Amino acid sequence: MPSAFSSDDDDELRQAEKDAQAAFGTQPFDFAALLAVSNVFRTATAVRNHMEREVLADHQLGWSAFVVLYVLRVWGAKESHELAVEAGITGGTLTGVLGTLERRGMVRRKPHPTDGRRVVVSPSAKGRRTVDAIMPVFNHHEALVTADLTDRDRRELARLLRTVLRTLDREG
Amino acid sequence: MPSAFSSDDDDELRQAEKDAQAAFGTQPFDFAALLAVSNVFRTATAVRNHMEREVLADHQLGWSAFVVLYVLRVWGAKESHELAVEAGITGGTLTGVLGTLERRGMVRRKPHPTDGRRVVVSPSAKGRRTVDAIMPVFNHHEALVTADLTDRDRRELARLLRTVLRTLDREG
DNA sequence: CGGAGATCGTTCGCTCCCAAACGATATTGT
DNA sequence: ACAATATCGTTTGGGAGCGAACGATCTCCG
Repeated sequence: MPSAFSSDDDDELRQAEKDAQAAFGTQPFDFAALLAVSNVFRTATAVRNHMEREVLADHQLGWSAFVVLYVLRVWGAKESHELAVEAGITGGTLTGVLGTLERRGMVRRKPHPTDGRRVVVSPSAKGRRTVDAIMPVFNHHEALVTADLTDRDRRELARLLRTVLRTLDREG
Repeated sequence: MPSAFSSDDDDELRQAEKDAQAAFGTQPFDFAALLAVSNVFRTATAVRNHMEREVLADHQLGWSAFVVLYVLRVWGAKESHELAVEAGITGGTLTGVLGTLERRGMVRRKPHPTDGRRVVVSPSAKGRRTVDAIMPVFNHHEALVTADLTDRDRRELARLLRTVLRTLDREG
């Protein structure tokens, strides 16, 4: 979404609204919804880039690789399907991410004991060590990027987003 | 981020907190910040996928391609550098996106009249028509995914996110 | 005027991401 | 028992996405 939709400047925001209105022609439109959705995006992108640069780059890990590794660190071992759901990515994507993590020696793939189709993924000692080293720094930066919010704001933000997530879950 | 961090179930949420705490060992950590950041991500991903499937797929456009096209629809023409900033992507990414849009005949690249390094990008008639066709549907879906929020909630959500964005802008 | 350095878009190598097609393995119904 | 069916991980093809390196161009200053 255009950066103008996230502007702090009220005039710029009003101009963006006028522009959006123009694109719609005569039809009415929901500017509050546009702003909310637009800001969710810009924030997600900005936070992700911040984390990848400031925290994950030292360990040569991308965002998804870290999330997958974190899940394995907590659960010990998981089958591919669950792992993908937990990490919020599709199976096809997971295959690629696991390839990256396996190449770095942070993860192992083993065949399922009874079901020949399935694969069980486990973290290596190096994988666990890496997560343990990253987590404190990661959370520190999470606190940093939300530093201008009160604790109440943070919980309110999480709540509002959870509401949207629930809606999407229901609607598809 | 693990899906457990976005759970509606209080027990599951508490378990996720315990797990996170375990990964930290003895150090204290900011769970509210973790939840806020985590939910920003999952929401952004979910909304983006929803929009790309339900709205943009009909026009063979990805998210960024649409944003770039929208900016051009509003501004008429723009130089690459500004276009990248406005769309929230890097120059390298923009080159690829413009390639896609040019192949689809929605955009034109022209050399800058006085500066041989720069490029001016304009939307084609087809590009403008495409944006005009998409926008109403797009906004309708923005309203849909935020349907369980009150209008006040939507503005509050936008405000909280703007605060985080401002912090990131300042801190890098 | 002319070289040093800045600035522009592109290219490159990598990670990520999805939908759809695919092959191998399980399960189910008859 | 065994053919239809379902389910699993992978592959494929396409589009992002970033940082860094690159060539072309412009600007600044001596």
